[in-house]
Amino acid sequence: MLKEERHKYILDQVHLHHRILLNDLSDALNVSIDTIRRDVKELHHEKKLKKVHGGATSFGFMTFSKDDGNIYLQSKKIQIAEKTVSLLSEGQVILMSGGTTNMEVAKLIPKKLSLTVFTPSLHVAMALLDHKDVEVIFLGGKLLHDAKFAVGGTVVNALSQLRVDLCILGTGYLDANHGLTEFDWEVIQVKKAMIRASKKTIILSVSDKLHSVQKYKTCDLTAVHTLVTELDPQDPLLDAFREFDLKLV
Amino acid sequence: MLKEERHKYILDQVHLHHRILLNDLSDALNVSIDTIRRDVKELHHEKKLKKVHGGATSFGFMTFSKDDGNIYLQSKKIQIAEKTVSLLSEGQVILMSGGTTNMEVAKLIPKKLSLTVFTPSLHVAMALLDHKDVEVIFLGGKLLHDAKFAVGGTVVNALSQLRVDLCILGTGYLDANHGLTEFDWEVIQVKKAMIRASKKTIILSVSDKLHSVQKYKTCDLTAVHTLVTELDPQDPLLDAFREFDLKLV
DNA sequence: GCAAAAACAGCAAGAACTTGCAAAAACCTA
DNA sequence: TAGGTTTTTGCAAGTTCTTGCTGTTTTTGC
Repeated sequence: MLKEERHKYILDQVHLHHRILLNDLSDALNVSIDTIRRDVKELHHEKKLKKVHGGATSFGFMTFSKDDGNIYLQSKKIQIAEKTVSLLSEGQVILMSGGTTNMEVAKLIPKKLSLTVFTPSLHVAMALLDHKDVEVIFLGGKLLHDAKFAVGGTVVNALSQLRVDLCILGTGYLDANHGLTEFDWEVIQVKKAMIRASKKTIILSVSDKLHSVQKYKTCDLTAVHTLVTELDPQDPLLDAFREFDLKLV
Repeated sequence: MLKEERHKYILDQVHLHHRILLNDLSDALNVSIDTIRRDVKELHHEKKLKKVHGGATSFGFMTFSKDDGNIYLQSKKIQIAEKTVSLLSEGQVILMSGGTTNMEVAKLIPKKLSLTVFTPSLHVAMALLDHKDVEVIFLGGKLLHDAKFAVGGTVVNALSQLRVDLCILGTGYLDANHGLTEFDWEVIQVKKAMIRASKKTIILSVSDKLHSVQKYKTCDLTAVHTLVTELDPQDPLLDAFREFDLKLV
């Protein structure tokens, strides 16, 4: 394995997990701990990550931003959010799930665009309330401590009485064969209900999450109308998704 | 777990709750109390927090309150919150309205106290979600942009199906003759429903808001069981309220 | 002033880090 | 392509850091 490849892998891992142990890297890359140490030291000097005793963390790890203050991933998410916002139009009634990408969308909605948004995500709701012209309706229910996301019967019930224009699903894992998957069963139920309640479904996914599969399935790709990533729609990484009847943005 | 991670967690907790017990940290992070002690001592030397006997506090909890950066008011609110928290007991099911005072209550709830809390306030919900032993149910509805508070039929409806132990109403204006008053009609409707849904009602009020009257009325003082202020219960400022059958704290 | 809780100091085991070195691989240059 | 140079990598020895435990001292609440 080339040094460059190792460096890329290390950075990816750090960006994805915000922290990483040198031992794990050594195992994963099959090189001695010393080599990893040298790699990380180098990346530290290049200011690409921060070396700490026993491992490394991404910059911004120490910030108090609730989301992941990860510049790398963050910029991808902002790109996605910008594309997504351009798909919205005046007066629409939409549904938004949670996740940091969706939060970026919420932040980037133009101040003068009037919308009605239903969401079960505390973070998204909070971000939306900055927009005076957006009416925000929170779908109440039992809140998950980590995701700050409402789940359960009341949410699904409320959703069953809606019929909105658009549904924007953030986070989640995407794969051409297995569709959209998640690791939390309760979240799945809500997302399913969201899809049912909408005429169109838009999926947001940073490329890191493409081609990965989790335990539970939300839906097949046939239920999705648009896939937004930070990649160019022509990018070969997206080839696997072209066989489906969905718009790549 | 990396030392760096512990430090981040500790700082997050301190900033969120103003104060934190070393024991709670030790439990939460699964390391010995000595390690926590060393961590906190280190952060203290870095001036990131202030170490006190038994725990740590944030340097300027005042700087963190976006709303009223008023140190005096803030510390009054924290006093009220401390008194209020002491009124809670294990396993209770309670309702909490919004407001900054109620948010302080949410932050100060002991880590190991298990409760079920219903609230229509985004801020309170957010603060509560930091307590793993508190089940948080958000009362969904249309959100008010400024108050970040859910109002409307769905909230009132959901409340009409509840019968809980306790209801903690923050903010609002209080006067012996006119009772509890507010300036927002929609909020009134929700608060009324909250009072109806509870066996007991606790009102929190900083002394500044005593003896002032607003446009709409939430309830008479006869509906209130406990009034918590930052004042000593004997304080003459509270004399006007003694004729009612309520507990002064 | 007493008992309990918290803080402190010192110790020891283990983990992580540093340094120097030598073998192997990659990279010139003639 | 051969020979020399540079870079990369793994190993080993010694050092420092981290952490939990001990017993002792200080603080706190009653």
